[in-house]
Amino acid sequence: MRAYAQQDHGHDHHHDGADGRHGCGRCAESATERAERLCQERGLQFTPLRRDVLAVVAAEGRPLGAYDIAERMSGQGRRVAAVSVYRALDFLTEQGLVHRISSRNAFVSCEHDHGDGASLVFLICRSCGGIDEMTAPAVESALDATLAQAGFTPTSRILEVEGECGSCRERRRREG
Amino acid sequence: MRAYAQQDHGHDHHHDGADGRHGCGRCAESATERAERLCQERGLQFTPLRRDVLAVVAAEGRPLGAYDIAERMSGQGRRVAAVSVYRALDFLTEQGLVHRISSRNAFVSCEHDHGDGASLVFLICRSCGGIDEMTAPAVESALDATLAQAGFTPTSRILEVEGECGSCRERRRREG
DNA sequence: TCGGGCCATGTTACAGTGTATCAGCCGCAC
DNA sequence: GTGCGGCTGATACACTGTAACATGGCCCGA
Repeated sequence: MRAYAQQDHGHDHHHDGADGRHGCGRCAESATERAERLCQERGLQFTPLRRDVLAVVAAEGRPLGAYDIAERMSGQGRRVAAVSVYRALDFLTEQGLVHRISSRNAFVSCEHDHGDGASLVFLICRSCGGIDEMTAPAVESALDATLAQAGFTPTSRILEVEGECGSCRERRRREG
Repeated sequence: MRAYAQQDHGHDHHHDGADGRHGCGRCAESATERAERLCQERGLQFTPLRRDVLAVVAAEGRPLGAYDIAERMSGQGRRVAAVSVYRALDFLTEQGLVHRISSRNAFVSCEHDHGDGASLVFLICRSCGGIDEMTAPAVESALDATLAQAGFTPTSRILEVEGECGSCRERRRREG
């Protein structure tokens, strides 16, 4: 996974070990840095809570539930309630820093600098649990044409595909 | 809504009153008849519970939650637990008689005789709560091409669009 | 400086969604 | 009859999400 991301995010690694995803400090770091800059530009507060939630999600590289996030952030005297996580996620989602995966009730960090209106396609691998997002202009225009013909005015689009990613397919083929 | 359904379901009516959807006996009837036939063909049991769940969903014409369905089926001495509804919905979903709307955690009856592999687009109106499903071959082929390029093997696709349907848009324009 | 408004967060409670598990029933094949 | 598998009932529980209220910090105008 991620090997086929249309827009790579700087360092070339794959999160597709047999164990699923691993925490990646570099992903988390670049994500928070980008978010910090973006919030500053927009005059919004990038609070520690929001930063930490984003860092956890970004480090994971696969969809995480709000309660999982809360759990990861808690410990060592700190207790983060799921409500707080939800609020932070609301904020991050509004700012396009995090995306919600409806089919999983989970969240992933957005690693693309796509425009506001862009509709994304999420590719979720059933085998490794990894996820990738990509823009697909051809799909988008075809969909827009279909909607226009139907007289429907869209405000948001959800496009999630489940299946098997290239890496897993390859591995399965090799291993039998 | 439904005015633009690509494949009509027999009688020409719209479920878009100002009050949202109404129960439609004819929708329910045709849906259960079709389901009965289909189950017979496939050698599956179309039990009373499954029939009733389908009838409730079909009569509604908009996404219904499992607990809503259970509530509607209960009363007058009969009590249907949500678990039973879920099981029936699992069955109906597997048979393609009902679709799950991920973004709403709700279910709608399928009124089309589309093939097994067809991927559907769901149009959900924020104003009237109505929903329509349509096949969109152009979208599908564009998506397939994109996935193939990414090396991703899809097993299921979710395509849900929120917005305003033609009827609501027209009404809003008229009423100011 | 004081007060008020706004925002972010904490806290509790609760509503809504979904699954695991066990038990009973029924039809059917052996 | 006996066993088996599929369907349903029932309870309990896990997971997901929101409402409501309280607190503390910050800025801003009086």
